Amino acid sequence: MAEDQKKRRGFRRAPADRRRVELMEATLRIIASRGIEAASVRAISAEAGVTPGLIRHHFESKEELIGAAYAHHMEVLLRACVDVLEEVRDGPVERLASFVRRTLTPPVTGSQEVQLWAAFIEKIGHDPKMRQVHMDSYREFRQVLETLISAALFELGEAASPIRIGQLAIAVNAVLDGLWLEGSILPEQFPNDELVRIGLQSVSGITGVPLVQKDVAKQ
Amino acid sequence: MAEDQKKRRGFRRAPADRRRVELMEATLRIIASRGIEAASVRAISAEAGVTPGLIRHHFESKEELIGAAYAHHMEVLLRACVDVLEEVRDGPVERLASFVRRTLTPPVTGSQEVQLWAAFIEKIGHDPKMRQVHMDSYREFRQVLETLISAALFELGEAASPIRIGQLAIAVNAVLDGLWLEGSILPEQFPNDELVRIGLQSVSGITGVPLVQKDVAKQ
DNA sequence: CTTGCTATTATACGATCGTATAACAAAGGG
DNA sequence: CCCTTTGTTATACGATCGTATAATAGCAAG
Repeated sequence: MAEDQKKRRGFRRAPADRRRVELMEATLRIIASRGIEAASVRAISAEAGVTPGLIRHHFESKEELIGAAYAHHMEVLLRACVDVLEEVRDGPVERLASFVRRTLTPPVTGSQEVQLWAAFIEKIGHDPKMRQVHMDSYREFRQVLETLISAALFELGEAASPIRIGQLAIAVNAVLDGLWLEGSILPEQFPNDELVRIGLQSVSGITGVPLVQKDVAKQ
Repeated sequence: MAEDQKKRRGFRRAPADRRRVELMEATLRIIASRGIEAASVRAISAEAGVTPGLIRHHFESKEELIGAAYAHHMEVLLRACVDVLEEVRDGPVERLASFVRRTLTPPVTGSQEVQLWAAFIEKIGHDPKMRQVHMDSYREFRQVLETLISAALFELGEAASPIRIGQLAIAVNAVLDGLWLEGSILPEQFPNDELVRIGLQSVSGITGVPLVQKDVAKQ
């Protein structure tokens, strides 16, 4: 008969940077799939395939892990965005249109993305670090939009002042945020690529950059 | 010397409806001011001036209380919105403009409002009841917008099809959502009534309804 | 092969969570 | 004035939370 030997779980050592990323991404998966309330240190560590204690070895607190995961997520999102822009060989107008399309179609849209986003937004009201992460990522997104809009207007011979470019970027960012949100939460309300069509049409209306054929846009 | 008599706390009885509303509003205050994580049954009951057990006498679970609070909040918000519209004696175009202004200024904007909103949105991904509340309130808001936009376009002699009205309402709702969000989270980025100006300008661009003087809008 | 470092596991602790249950008391009707 | 009803308090329980601490073991260096 087997003696009741306590077998200690085997493991592999990983460099700190790698393990930190694994833990952050496990955190994101848990929040996205089961909500922020389910994101306990035990659930996260189980998702990452490690034991709970390891979290506090790599992060000072659960709060710091959440904040780091937020920053990591936004970084990945922005990187994907910039990479997409560099792929497009077309002119500035088509680049702006591509950006709109990419923003309003999966995998950028999706209920899990919204759940992640909402969970983080809820914290920025009472967590200065989360607020700072939000401000940084928001500013970077806006700068990308300003570049796109400025280039598109310049190509059309309607170059605008930096102040106006900034206003347009805010407005476009807002409409994209809102459409992304509604399209992600209630996708069944937007058959096919209606979301994209409304987005292109709205951005056209705001900036004056023609992104859709007008006869099609009217109906 | 006084014997250590355990004095039972005095209280007043309230009709069930009244008490339920008190508990829901206490819940909203807690979530808005301290976040969803702080909204424990103990914190909520303390805020409402009662003991924790009472919550489970009026609600089957904390989850049900949260859902009821969400529905109550959206109901109050929509009611305030409709009341505002009924006050305005101006024409359809000015009514639409008033609606935009009201949406993008306090007390509709505000970090606490965002915190409430984000806390609820985060739940609709894994809570069918919260999802239903969202769908209902979203639909009602959209219908109000459709009415406003339709009337404004009709007055301008540019009456549009119901399908197009629906698309416009979605787009306007999206841009208002996005601007409301950003203006509420980072109010310092929008001095004075710049948020309102961008909103009016964007809604004009989307719907074609002139809500701003063009010379002012350009700079 | 041995040694040292530290990433990782194992275990435990106190706090707080949502919930269950029973005693108490406020309010209205006989 | 008593009695019934039920809104309300008081208390307790088990589960789970984030965190602290010590033991273990992977892995590179010597």
